[in-house]
Amino acid sequence: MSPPNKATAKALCNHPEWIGRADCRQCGILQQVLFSDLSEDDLESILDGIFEPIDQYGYPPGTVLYHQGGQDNAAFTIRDGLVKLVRYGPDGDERIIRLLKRGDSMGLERLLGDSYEHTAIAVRNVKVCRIPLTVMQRLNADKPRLYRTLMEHWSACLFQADDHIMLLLSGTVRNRVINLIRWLAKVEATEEKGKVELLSGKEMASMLGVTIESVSRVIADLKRKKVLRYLGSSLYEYDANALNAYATAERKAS
Amino acid sequence: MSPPNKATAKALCNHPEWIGRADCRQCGILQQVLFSDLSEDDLESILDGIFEPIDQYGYPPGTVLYHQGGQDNAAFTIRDGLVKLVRYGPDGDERIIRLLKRGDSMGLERLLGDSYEHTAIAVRNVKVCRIPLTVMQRLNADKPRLYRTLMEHWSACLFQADDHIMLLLSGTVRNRVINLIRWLAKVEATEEKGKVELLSGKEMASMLGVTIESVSRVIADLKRKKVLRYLGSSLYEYDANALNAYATAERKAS
DNA sequence: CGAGAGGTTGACTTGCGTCAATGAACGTGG
DNA sequence: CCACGTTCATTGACGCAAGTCAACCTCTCG
Repeated sequence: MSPPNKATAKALCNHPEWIGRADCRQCGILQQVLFSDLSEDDLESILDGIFEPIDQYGYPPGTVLYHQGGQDNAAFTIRDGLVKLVRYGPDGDERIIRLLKRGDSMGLERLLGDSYEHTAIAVRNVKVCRIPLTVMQRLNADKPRLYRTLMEHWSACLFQADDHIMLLLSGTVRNRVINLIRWLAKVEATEEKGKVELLSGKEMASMLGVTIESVSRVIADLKRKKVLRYLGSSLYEYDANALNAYATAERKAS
Repeated sequence: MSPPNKATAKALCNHPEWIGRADCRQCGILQQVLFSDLSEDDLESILDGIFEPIDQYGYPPGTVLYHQGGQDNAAFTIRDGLVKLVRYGPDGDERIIRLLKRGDSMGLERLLGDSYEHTAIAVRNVKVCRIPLTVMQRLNADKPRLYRTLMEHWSACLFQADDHIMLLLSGTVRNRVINLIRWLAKVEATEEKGKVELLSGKEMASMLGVTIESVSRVIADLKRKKVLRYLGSSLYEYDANALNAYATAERKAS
């Protein structure tokens, strides 16, 4: 439970790091997550009674949280970071279906089916709460009100899927990339406005359904046009106005 | 309530046609729809107590069932036909986000938000049950079990959205069209196997994110290769084996 | 009969995928 | 500390799939 030093952290790379027992009563993002609709008393009485604990974990980028078809008996809430849900095509090529951010849930399909629908992989350093299915089921049985929050999470996923189709899978590569950047800029609660941390080329390509090279060319072009400025370690400073302008104006002279 | 003659039907074009009060106890597709998890007694007692009725309606192709942003206080279950959920891009171009079939629900987002997320338009002749929100809410409050079915509907939508991304918005136009045809063939409970009723070119194009011309060329080619045979009024006979073969084999000599 | 909508086809253009070479960043082992 | 391999980003040359533009056809409906 004591924080590991740097050497230890390195050794743990690609292994889950247990952070601590979750204290849902003190949860900083409680408003956004699964139990937001329960009163403090409800929560108290339930959390005291359960036998499977809700634990927090941290994972470095690239860690697989669960596999498509896997049967771990848990759903997850993201406390921090970014997680990609992927599927694999016939050739084994990875396709990013959804990108989840702080406050989103994943693995809820285990409440209904007997395995996960996607493979979940950490994109950044990620902190999650692992919620055993038994807890979910128990809560659902005792406090039907919780279902409303669950529905809201389903609906949010669906909404993102729709946006994905409209914004990230339509039009020219240029527009897709720009829309993705805008999405990332919106999602990331970076300290300062005007900065985004982009994904790897491969990841962006696999989100947008285009090639790595095409993405790279667009980014290079945006840099040349001073819409983006590279700050190091995939962090960029961006000109929001120019970005929005490009997103709407389809054609643009060099 | 008596069936209208042809002239009347014509006059009703683009207007809802009331079919009758729904008798949920006798519903032929009960297993698939929203109330499938309730016992007969539950259903009985609830349906007797409600003051807003569940009505059935029929609509001809092209009818708008509800508008994006609209606030009608109802959700719908599709008893027969095909409904497209669309959104409009900045240029007013229509994009099909989802295609709903018999047993699917639409408008469930009204349980959570204050307006519809899409515009719903009948693609074929459609029969729906209109379920007032008050009924849904009342049922949810009385019979929390119903929530499970609701979750299953959300999850099914999400699943379709994911498939949409993987199968209909990835790869060559050729593959997209073929995957769409296979989806339609699977969904349509046509009397005889081996026949599909395709959508209009515009509709297929707007589902697949490609141009009408491209779709037309692929279909023409499939006809030339005897994979499809036109039977009239957008009904086709298809060679399932050839279709599956083409779907996997990416490149094909002429 | 004419008007309009939707489908088909051809010629042309182009955006983007493919292939390949090069360079930058990083980790590993000698 | 440097040499090396690996992975990822960048850039150019090339070709093709698909978009664009336009003509023409069919079918329906008034």
